[in-house]
Amino acid sequence: MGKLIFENIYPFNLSQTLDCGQSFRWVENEDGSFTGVVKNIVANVSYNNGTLTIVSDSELDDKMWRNYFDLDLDYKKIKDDLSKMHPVLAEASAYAGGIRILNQEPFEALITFIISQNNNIGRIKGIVERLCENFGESIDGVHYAFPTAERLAKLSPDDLAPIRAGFRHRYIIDAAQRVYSGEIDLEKLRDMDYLKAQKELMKITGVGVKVADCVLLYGLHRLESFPLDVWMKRALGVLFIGYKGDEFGLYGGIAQQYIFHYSRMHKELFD
DNA sequence: ACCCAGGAAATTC
DNA sequence: GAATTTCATGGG
Repeated sequence: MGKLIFENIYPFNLSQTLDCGQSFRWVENEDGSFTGVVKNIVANVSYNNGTLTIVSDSELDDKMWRNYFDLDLDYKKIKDDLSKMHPVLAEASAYAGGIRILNQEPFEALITFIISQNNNIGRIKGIVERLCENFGESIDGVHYAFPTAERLAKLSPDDLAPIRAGFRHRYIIDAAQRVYSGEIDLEKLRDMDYLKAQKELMKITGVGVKVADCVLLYGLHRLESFPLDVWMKRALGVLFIGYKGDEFGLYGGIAQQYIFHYSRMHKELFD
């Protein structure tokens, strides 16, 4: 039985953070709180007037959750700095500025963003859920932990049929095998030269530049990463003409999330 | 029926 | 080597 209370957390917005396409395992409840699984813990998270509350039947590690929601980084300062770079970024920051870049498990980020390719967010969530139900450890009979690399490494692509991820099955197995064998050490990527880390991830079949960037941003907290997906290419083409995505500096990944969320919520800009 | 989705591999030119 | 096609699956 655990409960954590973090006070005076600004800027912060729970639905922006948990439902902006960086994590695929949080479900919103009717009262506006979210329930999800991190590692082997089922938690319910709510946010009101600067106070972030996390409750669980399991014991909660203060440091781990503070890190998960990136509470020790000064987002107000970063937001102000980014806003000065470009008028549209100022607009996107004002709109989506409650987003935090989560510190997800690296292996989970790797697999979920392999699944994300040529796919839509609604369907990604379904596939990830079935992956956990079929191959993750049961926590309370309803919620499941994300499968380990070991478990997935011992499967064949056809064993993944129940999750209905199609051509991505063999990519998932390849990724799990390279991680489980130790050929790729995800933790090492935290402070490796960025391009080198990207190249390392791209040894995996099914991981190109974009998926590698997402793994580095959402799984290894490389905040300089700026993943270019279809939405971002549209946004750069229409809202940031002439920009390539590498001009937002050390916190480009945060800028990217602001722009991604802002763009997805303003589809009419791209008609 | 057609088009698209937080792309990347396989094939072709 | 650069450009195009194909790859499962499901929703609109």
